[in-house]
Amino acid sequence: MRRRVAGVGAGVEMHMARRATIDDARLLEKLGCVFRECGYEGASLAVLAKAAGLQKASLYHRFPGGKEQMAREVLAAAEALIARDILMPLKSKAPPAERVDILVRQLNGFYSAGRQACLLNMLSAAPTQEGPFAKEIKRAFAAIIAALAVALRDAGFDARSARVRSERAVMLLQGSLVLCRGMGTTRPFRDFLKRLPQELLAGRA
Amino acid sequence: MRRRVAGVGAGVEMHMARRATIDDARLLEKLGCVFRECGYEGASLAVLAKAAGLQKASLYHRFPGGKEQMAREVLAAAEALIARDILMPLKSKAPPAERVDILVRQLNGFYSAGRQACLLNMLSAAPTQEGPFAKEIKRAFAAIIAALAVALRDAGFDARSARVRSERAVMLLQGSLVLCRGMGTTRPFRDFLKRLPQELLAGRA
DNA sequence: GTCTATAGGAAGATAGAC
DNA sequence: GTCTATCTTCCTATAGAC
Repeated sequence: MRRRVAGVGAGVEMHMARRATIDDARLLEKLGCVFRECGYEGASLAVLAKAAGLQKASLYHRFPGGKEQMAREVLAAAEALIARDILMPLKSKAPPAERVDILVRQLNGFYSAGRQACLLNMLSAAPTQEGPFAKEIKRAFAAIIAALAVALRDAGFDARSARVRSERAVMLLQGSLVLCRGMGTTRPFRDFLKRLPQELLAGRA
Repeated sequence: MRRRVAGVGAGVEMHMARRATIDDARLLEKLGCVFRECGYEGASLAVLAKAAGLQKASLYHRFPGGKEQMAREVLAAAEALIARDILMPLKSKAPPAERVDILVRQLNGFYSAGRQACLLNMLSAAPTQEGPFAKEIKRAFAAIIAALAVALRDAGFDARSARVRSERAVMLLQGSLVLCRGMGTTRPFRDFLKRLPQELLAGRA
């Protein structure tokens, strides 16, 4: 449907690209929800289109590469969001305890208090199958672990302890989300968040 | 193809049910591998049939309920295996440290040293979608956590600590497997197993 | 940029011979 | 019990009007 802007001379907007009914950021967010809920195989074009409020053909117009491109861009957007809201605070100059508090808040929002699964888990394929996103997923995990380790080194841990602790924290995060899905409750994630500061910083030098 | 047994009178075996080319246990194991690798949606009948060494129609003969029945029976078999090889040892009369050692060995075999994902994770659906196996998965998680807690109570922990620790161990297990898939290495799982005895028993009363 | 309509193929599932 | 052949439905993807 063609839209007209009141007061604007007819014909002017016809030479401009028509406005999308949903902007890219919002679209990627809607698609991301589907991929996080259903995984890559489970996310059919029909479901994706319904979530976006668009027809399948409209999705193909905006993602000529089809479902794979959608997932790829969703993943890239998630990486950017993680970099800004999680990695950057972790590597800031603030006191480590404060960085961890920020981390807790950001994680809580990022995973909707345990109601949303992790994209990295849902888009992972078996190593033997070498999924289309293996490189991005590996990079994202490595970046999170590295940023956490930076904060822990700043908190006084040696390089090895910092790395072990940050890996363990990521395991607990992922495991808590798996448990939330499996048990049908957000409690494991909430408990994880409550204990995370202790888990990271207790016993520091 | 009809098989003849040398030395047996012709016609005798014709009245008996023809032998399956793959017995139920082996079949469920093959199908289980596919579900663990690909998840429920990703496990197509074509892939399942190829893994089983059968045609699709043969699978339907043995699982009239189709793919859902296959996954359900695979899950039930896994539950039985867990009960026998993991829960029972955890609830035995042996010293807690010894039970944990057995646990480590069994987990290592069960997950092929980190090469195989967890069926409970791969068959989980979002709580909002109420997947077909929600009840079984929840029950399996609860059973593992409860059995671990029994061993920890016997090790001297109070009920609450035992529960917290056992839940955390399951989170670490699941998280390590997620990380293995995501990073394309079995190291997180192997590290998890190495640290598991400490993780469970350190600081006991 | 979005839509309706449809092509082309893979998916789950069944029929019937052997 | 297993097979080949087939059915139907769903899925990914494209064509073309507006």
